[in-house]
Amino acid sequence: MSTQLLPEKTVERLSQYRRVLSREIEQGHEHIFSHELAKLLHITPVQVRRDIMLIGHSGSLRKGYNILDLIDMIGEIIDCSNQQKVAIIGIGKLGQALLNYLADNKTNLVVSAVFDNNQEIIGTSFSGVLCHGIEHLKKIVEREHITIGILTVPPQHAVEISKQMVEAGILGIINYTPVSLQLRGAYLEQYDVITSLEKVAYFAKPKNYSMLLEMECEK
Amino acid sequence: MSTQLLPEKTVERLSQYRRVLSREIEQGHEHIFSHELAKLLHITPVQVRRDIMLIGHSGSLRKGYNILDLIDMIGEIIDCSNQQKVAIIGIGKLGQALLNYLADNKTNLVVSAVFDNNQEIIGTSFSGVLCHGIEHLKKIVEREHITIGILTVPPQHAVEISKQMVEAGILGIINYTPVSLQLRGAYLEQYDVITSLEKVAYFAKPKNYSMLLEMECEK
DNA sequence: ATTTTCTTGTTATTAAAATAACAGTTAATA
DNA sequence: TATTAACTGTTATTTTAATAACAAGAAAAT
Ligand SMILES: NC(=O)c1ccc[n+]([C@@H]2O[C@H](COP(=O)([O-])OP(=O)(O)OC[C@H]3O[C@@H](n4cnc5c(N)ncnc54)[C@H](O)[C@@H]3O)[C@@H](O)[C@H]2O)c1
Ligand SMILES: NC(=O)c1ccc[n+]([C@@H]2O[C@H](COP(=O)([O-])OP(=O)(O)OC[C@H]3O[C@@H](n4cnc5c(N)ncnc54)[C@H](O)[C@@H]3O)[C@@H](O)[C@H]2O)c1
Repeated sequence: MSTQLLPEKTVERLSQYRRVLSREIEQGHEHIFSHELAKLLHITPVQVRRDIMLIGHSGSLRKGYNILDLIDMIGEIIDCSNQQKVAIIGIGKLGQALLNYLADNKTNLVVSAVFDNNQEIIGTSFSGVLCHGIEHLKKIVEREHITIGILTVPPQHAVEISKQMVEAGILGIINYTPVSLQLRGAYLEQYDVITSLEKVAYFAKPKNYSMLLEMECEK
Repeated sequence: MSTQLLPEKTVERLSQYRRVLSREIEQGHEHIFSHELAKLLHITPVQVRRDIMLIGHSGSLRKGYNILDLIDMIGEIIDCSNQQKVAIIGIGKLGQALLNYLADNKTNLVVSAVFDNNQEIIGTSFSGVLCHGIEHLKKIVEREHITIGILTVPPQHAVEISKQMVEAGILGIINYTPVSLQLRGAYLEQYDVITSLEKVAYFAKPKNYSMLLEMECEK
């Protein structure tokens, strides 16, 4: 295992490599070339090889990469040996959709608790995961050794609840509320549909899109 | 209006500037300094000023930026004068959650149609938006001048439906299926929760997170 | 009036990411 | 056994994004 942090983008791609590699295994393939893996994700073979170099893995020269080995290696880097546990905080429309998706797609990250403050749903299960009252956050996060949190509460509660999450011992948070957070004590990732959509709107405008195409042609 | 494309990250931040600026207007503020705007998003004042410079807007030296002017300017850049229309394709759990969110938060991008292939829901409305059969995609996209599409169909249909979207005249697509797409003819943005979550898992690992903190201290 | 303070706008520098270039190696082929 | 073809692994270069540095101008203070 390396002593250096991997670039963000490399980590993102590793996650994608693993997903498509699992499918390759299911199809009975044992090895894969960098250009094959690249094609599956519409990126360049060089980028694949560089990423794999960065994680300190090697392929064999005429057979390519051993798929199972590579999956294991990525697993060690991203998920650790003992799989990390995830909680969803605020199990409304978005929280339920995400939970459902995560439950359907087996990953090494398992959602092992969800939290809400709505008395009517506390005690019930969503996709097989029990919903706890938000007041038990710390207790359960500690007991279950949950390290990752998905924040999907209404915006007005985002700041307060995110602090409680860190306080409870959560180490990484993905924030789906449209509220800009600043946390000390946990790694934070932010995502908002509207920002994404407006970015698409900008680059999809005919004038802008054609400029993009021109730039690609020049290369 | 500029003849040069803006950097991706700048466009993303413009979207966020606009959101928080709207809130400032509601609170009766007329002007804002770069350091105030920066604080609201937890970024640096320099980045704010640089972004605003790139869009060709100016503030006044002792009063800061006129908020309404800035909102208008960002609107022209991102949404164009005539607001762009959005369609959601595949109105299942995720599609509904997104639609609900977009309907609640008034933006210049308006969802004006949703599509599905499930007979039971075609003809019904979600958050006030009518669901059409997927076979009418092209007809309605053309008629309504829809330019942006949100793709939330099951993964196995992603490739085929995305082609139909481009064929129908959609110029920008945000793809929430975990399938890597390659399109010619439309700007494409990809987002997947699992990739995001695994990235968080990597950087939240105690050893990695402490390396991150160290790097920040050095600066 | 003159100085000081605070702010913007812009250029210069550094850092991160992607791409390109190419050396090196193995297996197949002649 | 030499030669070629087809890969990987690594370093160098370029591009993109973030940060720093600082000149210049308006208002406030003296
Ligand atoms: N970023 C995005 O892309 C995106 C997309 C859709 C929604 N959202 C945001 O995600 C959040 C959730 O959206 P939604 O549509 O699921 O809303 P929702 O109202 O359906 O769900 C919110 C849930 O949080 C619970 N809740 C409220 N206060 C709480 C508290 N203090 N502690 C714990 N739980 C609490 C509610 O009971 C509810 O179940 C909102 O902030 C919304 O703006 C973001
Ligand atoms: N990327 C992410 O972050 C993320 C998160 C959750 C789900 N997802 C993905 O988003 C997609 C939707 O997820 P979901 O949980 O809403 O699934 P879902 O099954 O609830 O919804 C899918 C919808 O698409 C409709 N559909 C099926 N085939 C269609 C076709 N050919 N044309 C039009 N509509 C069709 C279905 O009738 C259904 O309403 C899936 O691909 C899922 O993997 C992605």
